[in-house]
Amino acid sequence: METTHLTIKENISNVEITDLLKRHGITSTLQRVEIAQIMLSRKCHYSAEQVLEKVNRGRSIVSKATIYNTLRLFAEKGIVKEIFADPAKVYYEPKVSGHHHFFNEDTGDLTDIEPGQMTVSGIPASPAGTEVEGVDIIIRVRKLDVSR
Amino acid sequence: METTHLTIKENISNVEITDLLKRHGITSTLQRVEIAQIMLSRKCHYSAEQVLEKVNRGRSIVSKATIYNTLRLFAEKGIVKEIFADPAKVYYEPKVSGHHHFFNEDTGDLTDIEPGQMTVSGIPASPAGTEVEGVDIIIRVRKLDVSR
DNA sequence: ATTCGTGCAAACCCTTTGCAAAGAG
DNA sequence: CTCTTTGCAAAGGGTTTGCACGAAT
Repeated sequence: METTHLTIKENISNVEITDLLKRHGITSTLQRVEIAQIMLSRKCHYSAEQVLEKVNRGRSIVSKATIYNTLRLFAEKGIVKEIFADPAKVYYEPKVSGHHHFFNEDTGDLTDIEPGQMTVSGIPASPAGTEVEGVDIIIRVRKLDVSR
Repeated sequence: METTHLTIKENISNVEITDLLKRHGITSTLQRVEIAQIMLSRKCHYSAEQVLEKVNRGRSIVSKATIYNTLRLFAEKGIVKEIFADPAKVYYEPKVSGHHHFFNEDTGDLTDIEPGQMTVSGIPASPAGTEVEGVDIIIRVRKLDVSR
C-alpha cells in the first residue's frame, strides 16, 4: 500500500515483479505480471492500446478489458501514473515522481522533463478540506511556425 | 488573428462581441455570439454540455454539434482555452493567460489559481523544431484522508 | 449563385461494465 | 471450496462527421 521505491530496469525478474505487486497490495497473476513487465522495464508513455500490443506481441495473453482494469488498478496502487495531456486518450507511465512533460500538439508525442530541472514556487494552499495529490506540468509545444 | 486583449465582464453587448469575433478572424453569427456571450461574461470552466444548457436556457437556439464546432473554432482562434484535466471530458474557459488550476479528483471541480501566485523556473528548451505554445499546471487534490 | 454556417442523426473511438468461465489461495 | 480475476461482447458517453437545409454576400 505504501509507495515503495520503483525500479525501472530492462530485465526485471518475475520474482521481483511479484514481490513488488505484493508490496503494493496487488495479488499477482499472470496477466498483471506481464503488464507490469512492460510498464516497469523502461521509461515510457504508452496508451492502453500500445500496452495491449506490447503485452500480447503475437500471442494473445491479455484482453483489452484486463489492460484497462489492470492499468487503473496499478494507478490506484501507485505503480503507474496516468497522463491526461491528449484529450483523445490517456497515457500511462511508470510512476517515478517529480518529472513533467512536453506534449507536442501536432504529433501527440510526450517527452519527459527530468526531475529537478524545473521548479514551481508559490503553490497556494489547496481548497478547504482537500490535500494535494500531485502537481502536473505540461508544456504544450507545436512545430515552429516558419510562416512568421 | 492576433491575440487581442480579452475582457471578461458581466454584460458584454452584442456589438462588442461581434467586434471581438471579427478581430479574431471569426465571422459573426447568431449562435457564435450567444456562445461567446456565455464564455466571456465571467471566469468559468464549462463542459460542452454545460455551455449547451446555458446557451439554450429553455429555448433551443444552438445544437450540440455547433457547440463543439464553435468551441473548437474559438480555441483555435485564441478566445477560449481547453482544459484537459478530467479524462472524461474537456472543459472550456475564457482564454486569459497565466493562470493555472486545482482539480479535485473526487468531485471533478476546477478552481483557478490567480496569475502571479505561482511561478515556474527552469523551463528547459523545447524539443528541436518546436516552440512553446503554453504551460499548463494542474494541481490535483482530493478530499482530506481522515483515516490517517 | 456560390460560399459558409447550422442541425440532426449516425458514426466513432476510447473506456467501462455485466456476466459466465477460469484461476488463486 | 470460496473469493478474485479474466475475457468477451455489448453498452456507455463524450466528441466528430456527413449531408441537406438555411443564411449571407
